[in-house]
Amino acid sequence: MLSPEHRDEFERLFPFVAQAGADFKRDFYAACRYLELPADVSICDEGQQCAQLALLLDGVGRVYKLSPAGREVTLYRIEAGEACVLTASCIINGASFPAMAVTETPVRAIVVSPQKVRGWICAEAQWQQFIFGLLSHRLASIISVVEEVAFKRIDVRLAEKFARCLARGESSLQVTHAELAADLGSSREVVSRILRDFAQRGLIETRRGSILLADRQAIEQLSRQ
Amino acid sequence: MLSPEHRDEFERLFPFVAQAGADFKRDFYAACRYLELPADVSICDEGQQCAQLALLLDGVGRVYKLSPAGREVTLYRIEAGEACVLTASCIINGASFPAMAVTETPVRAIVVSPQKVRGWICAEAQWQQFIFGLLSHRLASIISVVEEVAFKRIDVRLAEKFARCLARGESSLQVTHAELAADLGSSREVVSRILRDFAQRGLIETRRGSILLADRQAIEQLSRQ
DNA sequence: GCGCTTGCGTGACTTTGTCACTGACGCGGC
DNA sequence: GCCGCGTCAGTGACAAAGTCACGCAAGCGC
Repeated sequence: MLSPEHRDEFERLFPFVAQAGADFKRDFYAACRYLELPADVSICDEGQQCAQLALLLDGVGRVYKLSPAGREVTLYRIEAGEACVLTASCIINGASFPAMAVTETPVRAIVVSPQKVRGWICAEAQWQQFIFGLLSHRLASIISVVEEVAFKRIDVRLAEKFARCLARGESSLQVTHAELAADLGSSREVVSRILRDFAQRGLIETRRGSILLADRQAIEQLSRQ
Repeated sequence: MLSPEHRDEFERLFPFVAQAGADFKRDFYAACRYLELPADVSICDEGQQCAQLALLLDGVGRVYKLSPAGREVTLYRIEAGEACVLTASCIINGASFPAMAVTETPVRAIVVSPQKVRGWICAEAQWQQFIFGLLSHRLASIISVVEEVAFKRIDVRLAEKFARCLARGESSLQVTHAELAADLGSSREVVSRILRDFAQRGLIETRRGSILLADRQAIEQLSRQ
């Protein structure tokens, strides 16, 4: 059962509930739970069954693949107003989770049981639309991950990442080289070498655990290949 | 409107229609069309709107990404009893097709208009389930493509491909090195080098345009990394 | 200050991708 | 038969990326 404050916050981020009928709304709020998680905790591991579907109010989750050798690629991130599609997908076809999920920041979320997720898909048009949108958008986003990994050079992908930060108005980022490598599906040494290059060419300045984006022009140019 | 023979064939491959109500069945068969395509024709190009959803009766389609430099990775194949999810996904959220699709063999299919695809999702539980299954299975399959491309060595991926052929009882395959490269998202020269290696070690014999799988044991061992 | 952990730099080597060629095979036309 | 041409495959040289095995140093707790 959800408190009124959480309901308001939730409906701002997930308008589909407000648009649904009163019956569904009552049922929905009766069935879901509020949850808080600290940063850097595991949400779901490879091979597990999904215990619940989380709709994020706040914070960032990261879903990634882990290789036997210990390398990573992030498949996608989940932010406020989104839900983890892979969880939804697993719940729908009863499969086990094919990746890893962790919180990157503290996370506040509304969680729903697998039974309800499945039940509402059959019964509620708004919920159905919501889940469909989730699946089909994520499909497209993961295809672009394939494209990046298969075709693009790592320096360009790093520059793209920096350019996205600049576009959000951030002129530095608090990440280690190892975290960048895990994000791109590369290795720490390769990222370090490219960043040293960037720094020598004046694109960035590196600090322990953070990177200053110095030359906006050059970064954006490189990010366009 | 669909002929009775095609209906029977269709229902064997797509049982969800038979399980749906009589109204839907009538509507469905009235609305869909039978289609034949030769091998190696383009079905949909990057950026196009999807004109229809195809449910395959026979043959194989390939959906792949093409890089500006001309390299390819295949995202997935569609065979009898399946439909192209990306098409479904694009139709659902009105997006343009983010990849390329071609027929690899002659293809026979039943096609449905985008309007009907969308309409039935709201109205018909069986159709809904079918499309959901499509989306969520494909999501998982594309994630495994990311995994392969990001983590696995090309010799292992080639061996996996050969092992899958062996598992189907095929002891040779009719492909060029360039086709293998396009499939894996690599380049022809790399594939050629590795195949020369395989041949020297006795795993395969190479002919112009085909490959004989000679040492089953060794191929299967390598395919397990 | 001492020891630890974490983050980063480096050199040597392997694997993969790219470029620019070359040769070799197979088919149709003459 | 043999010529020409398109397709397929091999090669050497080099660039980019991944791996391995280090070493060093900045920050933290004690």
